[in-house]
Amino acid sequence: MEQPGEIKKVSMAVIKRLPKYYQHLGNLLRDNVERVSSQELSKILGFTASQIRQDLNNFGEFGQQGYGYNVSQLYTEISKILGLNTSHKMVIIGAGNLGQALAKYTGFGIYGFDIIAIFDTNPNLVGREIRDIPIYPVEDMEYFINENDVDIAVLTIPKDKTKKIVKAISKTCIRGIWNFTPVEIKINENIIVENVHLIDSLFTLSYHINEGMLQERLLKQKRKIFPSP
Amino acid sequence: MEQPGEIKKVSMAVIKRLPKYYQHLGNLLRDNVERVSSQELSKILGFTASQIRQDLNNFGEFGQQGYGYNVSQLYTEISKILGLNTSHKMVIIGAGNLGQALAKYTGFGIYGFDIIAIFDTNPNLVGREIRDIPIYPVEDMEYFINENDVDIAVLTIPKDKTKKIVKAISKTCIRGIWNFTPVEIKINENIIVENVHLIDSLFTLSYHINEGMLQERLLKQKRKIFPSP
DNA sequence: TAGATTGTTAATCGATTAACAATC
DNA sequence: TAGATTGTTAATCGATTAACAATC
Repeated sequence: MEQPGEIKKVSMAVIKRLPKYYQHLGNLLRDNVERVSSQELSKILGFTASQIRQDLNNFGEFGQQGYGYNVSQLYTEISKILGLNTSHKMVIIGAGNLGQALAKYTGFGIYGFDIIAIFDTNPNLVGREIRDIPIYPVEDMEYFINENDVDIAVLTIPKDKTKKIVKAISKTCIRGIWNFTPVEIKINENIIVENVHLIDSLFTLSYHINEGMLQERLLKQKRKIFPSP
Repeated sequence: MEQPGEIKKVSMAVIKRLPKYYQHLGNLLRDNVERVSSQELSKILGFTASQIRQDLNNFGEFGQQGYGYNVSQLYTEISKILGLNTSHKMVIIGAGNLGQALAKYTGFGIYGFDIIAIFDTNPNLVGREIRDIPIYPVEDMEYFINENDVDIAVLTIPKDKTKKIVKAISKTCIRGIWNFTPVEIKINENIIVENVHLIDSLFTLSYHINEGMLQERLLKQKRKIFPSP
């Protein structure tokens, strides 16, 4: 039996669904929809109504029997759960192709994620700006992060430089790392690591494309072992 | 009871672990390691030995009692399962920041994913090249895909253009879509969609950063309802 | 009030872990 | 042969779905 005042851990499966709830509620809000039931959400999101109610009840009782959920209120609650009610300072480490592309993208700012600096080792890049965001030498990184209370470091560096950078970052006040390198980062548990392993994603796609052919092959093997009469 | 010749569906959880197996086996191979046990794999990958054996047995019997797995052989098998034994033709739709960054990146080619064209509507970009990859007008997309037997379309377009592009792509011989737009793509089931929803990933990171504070707040609420004696 | 829909408990389903006979 | 380690069955754990009393 759960004790009052005890918090049960929310499963990763639930957490991964929260952004979907948030974004769809945002759409409904923009369409001036006032209320929504778990069943209506179910139809568009593709999760069962039961699951949606279970998910939300991990964080509180946001609905009302016979009415459903107030769109605006639920949207606000989920934004708080996701920490989107406060803004976050980000820095990009590595001003290569991907680092520059992320710096140029303005979509993160909409949700309060502000990129305030970029760091690189390349002297041809240091001193320049990307969309008003200055590129500083990587030696200044630790000092800058602590001085500016930076929340998130975006890692877009080559994999052989990752270990060294992670070591340096681990000594700062940084709260989270958004990791675009293929390296598995081991760091103290106070710093959250979120991985975007693009190559894994591409391999998964490749698996599914290949799946049909694979099953053919497995089937043939099995037929050899158990020939049909 | 499973019938011979019947294929049981492999769960998504297993599929998502395959790239990790593949990459670590690649490392072992490069280090000239000849054999590896499920227990040794377990230590580095962080999955249980039991799970690793279960996972691999979805696809065949690759090990040998008392010996373990032959690194080179298992690596080859998993590369076949992931479809990495054949090369794949890719096109990038949308030569914006992200599209260009992906085009410049040479890391996909190593695994046989070859970007052979980029498509865009911007007349300032059309006709140019990125790393020898030509940028064509988007009108030529369908013809090009069919003519060149393109396997994968990488979507790096603004969200309001996605629906139209997806409709056009769905008429081609394309096998998979690597979707970097925030749009949920509905398409016929023969075309596989793999999503890279960056903003979801960032929100998940934000959730975890915020988690500590969130729990404090929930705890206080509960204490009000069940005050300590 | 009657109808709708929640929050929550119980049942089911699926994935992970444990255990061990088979066998290299 | 003795020791090691697999493949696989059984047990456990956790997540999803179903059901329904509570209540707006």
